[in-house]
Amino acid sequence: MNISRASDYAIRGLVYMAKKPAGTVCFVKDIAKNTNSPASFMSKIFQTLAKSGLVHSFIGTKGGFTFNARPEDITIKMVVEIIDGPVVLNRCVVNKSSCQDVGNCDVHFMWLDIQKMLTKALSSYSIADFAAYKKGICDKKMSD
Amino acid sequence: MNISRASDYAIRGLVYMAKKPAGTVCFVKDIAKNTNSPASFMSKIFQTLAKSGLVHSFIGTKGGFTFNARPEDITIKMVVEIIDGPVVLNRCVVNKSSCQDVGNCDVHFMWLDIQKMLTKALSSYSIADFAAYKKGICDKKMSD
DNA sequence: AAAATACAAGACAAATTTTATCTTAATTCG
DNA sequence: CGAATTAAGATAAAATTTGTCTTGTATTTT
Repeated sequence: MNISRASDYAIRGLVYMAKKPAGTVCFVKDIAKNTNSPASFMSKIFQTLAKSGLVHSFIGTKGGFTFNARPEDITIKMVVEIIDGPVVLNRCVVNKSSCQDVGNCDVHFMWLDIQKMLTKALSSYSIADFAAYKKGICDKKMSD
Repeated sequence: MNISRASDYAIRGLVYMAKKPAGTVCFVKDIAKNTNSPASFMSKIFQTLAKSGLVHSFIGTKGGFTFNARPEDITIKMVVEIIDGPVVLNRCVVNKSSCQDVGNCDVHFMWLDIQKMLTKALSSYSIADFAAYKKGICDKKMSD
């Protein structure tokens, strides 16, 4: 019951980028170094992020990655789902009606409900929030 | 980002038990058959549940498992944590203050907050809820 | 007492997923 | 051209999950 290391790296990488002036082109090498992650792995991860359209990649000597969306529009849920795949708490709850025997399955609707709460939580924070946050400085109201 | 098959089996097994009259002693063999799970695996799972004190085990000819707590007092979070271990969304959020560099870490407090919402969701349902639920019959108000 | 039944415990193993690494391209800049 | 950087995909090591199997222990029945 956790996000993968890859998602953690992805978020840390995006947060690192979000702290730079908008439009800054970042090298994977730098992103990796500043997030304590293996460069080759981070490279793979950013490839996936680029393919999803979240960031833009530039090949070549002055290449690198930039945001393709505003950091405040990129939710944690989006990143996690791009890297780890859809958030599905239990195999019987792929989406609203994919359980083999919905209506007969004891646990389907409960998991669906719990899953909704989780995705809501994951959607409540953006990369910008993560980038801006320092204890006591963040204006975001944390849940009680 | 999901619970393990083992936790799914555990919950289904407990829900099966919860539908029987209180105090009924159940065999792993029956529990497994009625939840479409491998008996030997379910046996392992119930061993763990017994060790945790959630259920009571009896050895011998008339042996089996009974609840050691009321199904309405057993939350989904309890079961998941017994089987899968503590719910920790990200490695830097083991508990309130275990991140290596809290205060310096960009993501610690955000994940802590998201994790709180998840554990709250997991605590909002009990085995009794799962056992009682049928679409439209459950009196539990689902989240919107 | 012996036999049958059911859980306990732990070793073992197969399958899957995660976490990478490496190599070979393709592209861009100077 | 040559250096720098990402793209893509094959490969592989490590960890986790998902089981199985065997042996032992306790209980009940005969």
